[in-house]
Amino acid sequence: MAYVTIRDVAQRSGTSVSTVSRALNNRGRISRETKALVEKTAHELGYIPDSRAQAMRSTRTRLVGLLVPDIRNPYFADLAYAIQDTLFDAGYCTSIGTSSEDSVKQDAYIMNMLSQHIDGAIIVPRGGKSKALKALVDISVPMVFVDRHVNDMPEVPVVDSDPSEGLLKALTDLHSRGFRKVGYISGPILDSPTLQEREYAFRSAGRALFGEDNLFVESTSFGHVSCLSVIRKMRGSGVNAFIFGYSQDAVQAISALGYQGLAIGKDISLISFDDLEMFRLMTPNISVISQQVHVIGSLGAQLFLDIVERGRKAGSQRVETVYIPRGSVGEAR
Amino acid sequence: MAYVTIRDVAQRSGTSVSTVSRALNNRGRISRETKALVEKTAHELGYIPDSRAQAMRSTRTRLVGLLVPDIRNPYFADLAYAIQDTLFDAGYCTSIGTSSEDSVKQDAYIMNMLSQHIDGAIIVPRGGKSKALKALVDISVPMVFVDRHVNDMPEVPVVDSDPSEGLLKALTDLHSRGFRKVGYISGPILDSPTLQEREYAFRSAGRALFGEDNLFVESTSFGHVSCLSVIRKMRGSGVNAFIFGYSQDAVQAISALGYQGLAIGKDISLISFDDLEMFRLMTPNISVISQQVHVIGSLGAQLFLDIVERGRKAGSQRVETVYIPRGSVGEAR
DNA sequence: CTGAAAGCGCTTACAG
DNA sequence: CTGAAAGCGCTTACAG
Repeated sequence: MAYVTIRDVAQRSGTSVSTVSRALNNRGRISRETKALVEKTAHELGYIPDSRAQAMRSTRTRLVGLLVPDIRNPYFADLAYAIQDTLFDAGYCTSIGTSSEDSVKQDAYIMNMLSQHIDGAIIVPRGGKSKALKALVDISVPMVFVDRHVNDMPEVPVVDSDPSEGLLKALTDLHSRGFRKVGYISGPILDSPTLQEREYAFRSAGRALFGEDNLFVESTSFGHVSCLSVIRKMRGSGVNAFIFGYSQDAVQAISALGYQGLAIGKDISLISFDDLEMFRLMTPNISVISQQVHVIGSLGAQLFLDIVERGRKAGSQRVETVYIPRGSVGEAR
Repeated sequence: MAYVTIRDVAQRSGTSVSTVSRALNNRGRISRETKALVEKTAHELGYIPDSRAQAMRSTRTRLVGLLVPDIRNPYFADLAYAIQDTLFDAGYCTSIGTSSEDSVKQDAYIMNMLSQHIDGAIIVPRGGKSKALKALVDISVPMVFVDRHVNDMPEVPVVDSDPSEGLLKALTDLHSRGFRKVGYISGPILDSPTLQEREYAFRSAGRALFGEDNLFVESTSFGHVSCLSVIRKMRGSGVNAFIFGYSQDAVQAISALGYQGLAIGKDISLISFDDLEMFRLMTPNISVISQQVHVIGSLGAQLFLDIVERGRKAGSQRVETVYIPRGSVGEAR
C-alpha cells in the first residue's frame, strides 16, 4: 500500500505542492512548461489524487448514495443500472446499498453514507419517516425518492410510475380484439401502494370500456390464494383475457397454463406489468405494460443533478407506463 | 449542509477535541462521567463522525470496491448481494460498480475506487491484465477475483465454480431414470471460458455414463442457430433429455415447448444450469445445476477479509455445483 | 484522566 | 507565474 502523494510529485518535479495542485486542476495562472512537467511527472509516478483529502477541502465528494430494497429484484437492478449510468456520465460515483426491505438496515446504510459525506442520496424508501431519513433532511442533503414515496415527507421530490396510460392502452387493445370480459390479478397488494394504485387504475379504465360487471379482480395477497385457482375460477365465468399487476404471478401462470395444454395467445390472452427480459424470450412473446424503468432511473438522476449542480429544487414527476403489444394477446372467439 | 463536528461536541460538553475522540472510540483512559457526558452531547447534537477524516489518519477506509460486469444479470445481482451482505456484517461498506463488460469503464471505475483509497477490491474481471488492474497490484491493494480469472495474474486468488460435480449428479439421475441419450445445449460458448468448461465437463462425465455416441452437443454461439431447431434435430435422433449450459436458452426452450404442446417432465425432460428464481416458479419446477452463487459470493468476501484483516494470502478456491432434481425430469419411456 | 499539538493529503487565498 | 501557510475533521503520541 504505497500511494504516491502530491508532495512526491512536487519533489520529483522540483516544484511546490501548490503548483502541482494548480497544474493538475487547471486553476489559477500557470506556465505552459511547468504544467507539462508536472503532468508528466505525475503520470510517471502513477499519482492518483486522494479524493477524500480533496473532498475535505472542497465539501464536495462527487459520491452519491443509492439505496434500493433488493438488488436481486430485476426491476431494481434495472433502475440502479440506469441511475448509475446517468450519474457516472455526470462525473459522480454511485454507491449502491441494499435495505433488504428492512428499516433498520436502511437506516444503518444511510448513516454510513452520511459519514462519507455523500453529495446526495437517491432512495427507494421503505416504511415511514425514519430517523436516518430525518437526519438527511436535517443536514439538508440533496435527495430524491424513486419508485415510492414517504407519506410525511412532501419536501422530497419523487419520481414514480403512473400505471393509467399503459393500462388504458392495454384494455383498449383487448376490447378492440373482441374481448368483453377482463380478469385482473393484482398480486400481493396488501403492503404495496404501487400494486394498489395499479388495481385502482385498472378499475377506472376498465369500467369505462367494459362496464363494472365485466371486470373480475382478485389479489393474491394471501398465501392460500393461488394465482392458478383464481384464473380457473375466472375462466369459469367466461373470462379469457387477463392482466397481471405483478409479474411474478404472470411467470407462474404462463408455465402452468402451457403445462395444462392451453395455448397462450390463442386459448387465452394475457398481459403483464413489467417488461422483463424473460417475457421477450418466451414463446409467444408476452405483451407487457412497461414502467419504462430506464426512464424513471435517468429522470431520477437528472432531478438529483438539478438539485446538486443547479440548486434547483425540482418537483415530483410521474413517468407514463407504455403498453407493448406482443404475441400473447390474440383474438377473442 | 451543516455537519456537526467533533469540535462542536467538545465545546458543547466543555471538554477538548481529543477527549471527545477518546470517549467515542473507547481508546485510552477516560473517566466514566466524561465518557457519558460526551456520548450524551454527541447524540443530542446528532454528531456523525466524518469517515473521510478518520480514514485519512488511520489509512483504513472500511470501503471495498465491488466490480461486476452487469448488475442487471440475475447471477451477478445474487453474487453482489451475497458479497455485500457478508462484508456489511464485517463492518465494511461495499461500493458496487458496473463495468458493462467494457474494459475502459472497468478501468475508470477502478481508478475512481483507488482515489477513494478503498481497503480492497473484489472483481469479476473482464479481458486481460489492464492498466488499472495492474495499478491495483502495484499499490498492493488486497484483491480477489470472483467467477472469472485473468490469465497473467496468478497472484490474485480466484473463487469460481466447478461444473463437474453437479453435471455428474444430473447425468446419473437421467441415466437411472432410463435415458440412454442426452442432449447438451451449450449456449454462446465462443467468448466464455465458463461455458466452455461446462461443455467440456459434460463431455467427460457423459462419456463414462452414456458412451461417446449417445452424447449430442451443440452450441448456440451463432445467431442463426436457434436453440429450438437444435432441440428438434436432436429429438429426431431419439434424444428426450436435455441439459442447458446457459439458462437463457432454457427459458426460451421451456415456453416454446409448452406452446408446441409438449409436456415438460413427461414428453421431454430437461435440466438447466443456474438456480434462477423463475425456475422455481414454473410448472413443473425446473431441475437445475446450481452454482451456489451465494456460497461463491460469501466465500469470495471471506477470502478478502482473510487478506485484509489477517494478512493471510489465501489460495484460490472452487465451489462445487449442486444438482437439484425437480419436476422437469421424468422417466424415460 | 485530560488537553495542546502535530499531521494525514489536499486546496485556496495571500504574498511575492 | 510560483511558493509558504492555513485549515478541512479527525487521531494519536506527548506532556502535564
